[in-house]
Amino acid sequence: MIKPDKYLPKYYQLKEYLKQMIQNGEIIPAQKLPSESDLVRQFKISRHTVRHSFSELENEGWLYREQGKGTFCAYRGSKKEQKIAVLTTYISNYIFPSIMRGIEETLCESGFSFSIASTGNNKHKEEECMKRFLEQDISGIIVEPTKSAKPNINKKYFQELDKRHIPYLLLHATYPDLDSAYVIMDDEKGGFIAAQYLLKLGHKDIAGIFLSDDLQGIRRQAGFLSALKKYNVTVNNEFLGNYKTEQMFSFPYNFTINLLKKKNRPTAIVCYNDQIAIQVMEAIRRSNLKIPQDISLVGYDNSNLAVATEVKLTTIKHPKEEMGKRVAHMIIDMINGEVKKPYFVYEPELIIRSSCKTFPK
Amino acid sequence: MIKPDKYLPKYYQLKEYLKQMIQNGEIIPAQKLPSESDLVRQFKISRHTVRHSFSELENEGWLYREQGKGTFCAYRGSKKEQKIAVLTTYISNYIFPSIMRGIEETLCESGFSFSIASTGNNKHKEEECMKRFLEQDISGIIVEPTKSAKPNINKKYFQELDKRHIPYLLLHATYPDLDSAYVIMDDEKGGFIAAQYLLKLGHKDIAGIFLSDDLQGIRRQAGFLSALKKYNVTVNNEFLGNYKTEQMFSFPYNFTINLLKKKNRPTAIVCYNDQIAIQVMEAIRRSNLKIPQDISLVGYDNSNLAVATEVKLTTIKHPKEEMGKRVAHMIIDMINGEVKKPYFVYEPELIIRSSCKTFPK
DNA sequence: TCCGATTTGTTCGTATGTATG
DNA sequence: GCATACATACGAACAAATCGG
Repeated sequence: MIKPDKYLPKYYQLKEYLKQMIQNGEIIPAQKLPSESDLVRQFKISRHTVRHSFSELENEGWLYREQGKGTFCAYRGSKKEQKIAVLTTYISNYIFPSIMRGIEETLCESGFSFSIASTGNNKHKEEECMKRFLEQDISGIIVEPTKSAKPNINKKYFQELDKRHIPYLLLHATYPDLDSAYVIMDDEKGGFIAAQYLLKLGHKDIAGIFLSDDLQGIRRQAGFLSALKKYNVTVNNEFLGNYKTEQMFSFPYNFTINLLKKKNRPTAIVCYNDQIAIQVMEAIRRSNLKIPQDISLVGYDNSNLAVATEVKLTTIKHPKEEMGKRVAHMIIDMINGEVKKPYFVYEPELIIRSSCKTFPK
Repeated sequence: MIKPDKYLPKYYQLKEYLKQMIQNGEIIPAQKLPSESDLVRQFKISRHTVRHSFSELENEGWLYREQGKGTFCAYRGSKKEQKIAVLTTYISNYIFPSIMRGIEETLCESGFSFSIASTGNNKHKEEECMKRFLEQDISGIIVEPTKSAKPNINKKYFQELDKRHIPYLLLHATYPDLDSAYVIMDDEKGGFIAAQYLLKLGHKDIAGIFLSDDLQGIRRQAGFLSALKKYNVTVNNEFLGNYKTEQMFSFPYNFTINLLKKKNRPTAIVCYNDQIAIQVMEAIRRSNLKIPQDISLVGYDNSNLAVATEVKLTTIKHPKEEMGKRVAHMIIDMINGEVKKPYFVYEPELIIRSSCKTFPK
């Protein structure tokens, strides 16, 4: 489709000329273009050549023609109906809707349409979805990697996207072996400041519950551990809970119940996210303990769950909607060729509510 | 674009002829079509006319041309890539994700792609979205009406859909002046059984907080009132709170705070949904009252919020994911012409948890 | 590697039909 | 009815890519 520099057909030159006029706003939507015979005279070319240009421009959505009236500039410029795909891990009622709201708002404003697919945290479904999107005529794709801590079996599809010059952007996690645009949080720092806050409150017996099959979990745990190390607190391995996505709704509760049965139970718990914290909270209630008097609790993501409960949860801020808007803007800029492989890292921030208390020595 | 019966241009006849061949499988993907000069001889038309046909067929994706080699049948035949649009009111982290999950799963399985847009509870944005979807080449549309209790200013777009034979299906609410396919809950019955449950527990001073600008709110309130009437309980107008969507995050809390200051405060409250119930719960906590000892509380929708709190909420079941799957299956059946205007009404069901208590006389 | 036959791509000229104002 | 603008249709020529000999 890319024309060589050496020789440019006349119809192609005219086409590009008119396209430029529209892009520069010299011809505005609904404005009448010069008639075919005008252009014949102006450029000293045949009417057929003009019609060839018009025909291609009409197909690409730049203009429309009305018999007897004339040829007019179309309304939507060139993005006749550009579609952006969003491939997420799971359509949850957790932070997903906020991010999607940001994406929807931004893309909608800019006149893009977008399709959503989810992998259900299954790498093979991720593959299927990538295949499907590649078959469709998409202009860009936003991907939240599924089980990002595991090997990236779908690398070839990203390479195929590169080959076709379809921009893609990773959300929440990156693949180490893939040079891509991305928007993530500094999850290691997030885990660090969550633990640091508790350490500064005087806690020493701090438990942590983290997801093990995505990079966010790995990084949050790494930050958690490095904070303990910095404050010279030895890590009790029994206080560290790792679970896989599939155990999301069973492990946190059960692990906490067992944790609280121990003689030397922890005085504080850091959770992978608020969803986990809610389950831990329930386990604490069932163990007849109080937050924050008996146990301090820190969540992550500042979801709506954090303030729905009786004790408001201290947690790490997640930009959610802002992040959705950002990724949408970034993918649009990439489509427009304004940037190549942009990235952005959000700095985590602690939101202090009432689920933590100083630990009396 | 629809050509009249009387006169058909030659290029158009040839185009339709070739399209038929491909649709009937007489020409299979990658197979070479007769050359331009072959067709010139065969149909005794000019080469230019043949090229016009080829050009349109190429644009519509039926064939592709390779200079020096020939013209070939394209790979995807007529299957194109059917897209279904979903127009929702708001991408919330309430029940929306569950419904969307059901829709996504079903449509994905059936090989459809789908686009989401939301109106932000604004009728004019609903109009814009409908316009945009009409410009696109969608195969069907699922609409959750925005402010369904208000007049349907966008009726013309639904009529346009009818005219184009694009099936559409309404979710959660219907328009009285529009004969359409729909999937709703029997919200009046839902409101009724919520109130009835409290009446049977012995409560007489029952407050109700309902949304006033969508049909679900109107119907739930109607059911609520008819239960009171049936049990010969006079309605205290001060106990009835009506709010608009815009007041969603302020009214329920403030109304409850004022309600509980009264000397003759209610002993039970029915809420439009769980989201409202959570705010009411917070107001009850702040008023130093206990659920269910001092106040009984009933929600609606059985969302994840209902079990996140310390006191688990008694609420009305909402099929959510099941409903999503159902609407997706229904729109697919409509697209395939298997049904015309199907509908389904879910029966509400009470889920009893621990937010209500018998009222001691 | 070049040639010639075939096939599509570009460009000209001309004429007539049909819708709009 | 007339001028204008786009739509259809014919003929002709040469360029550029492909392929077999």
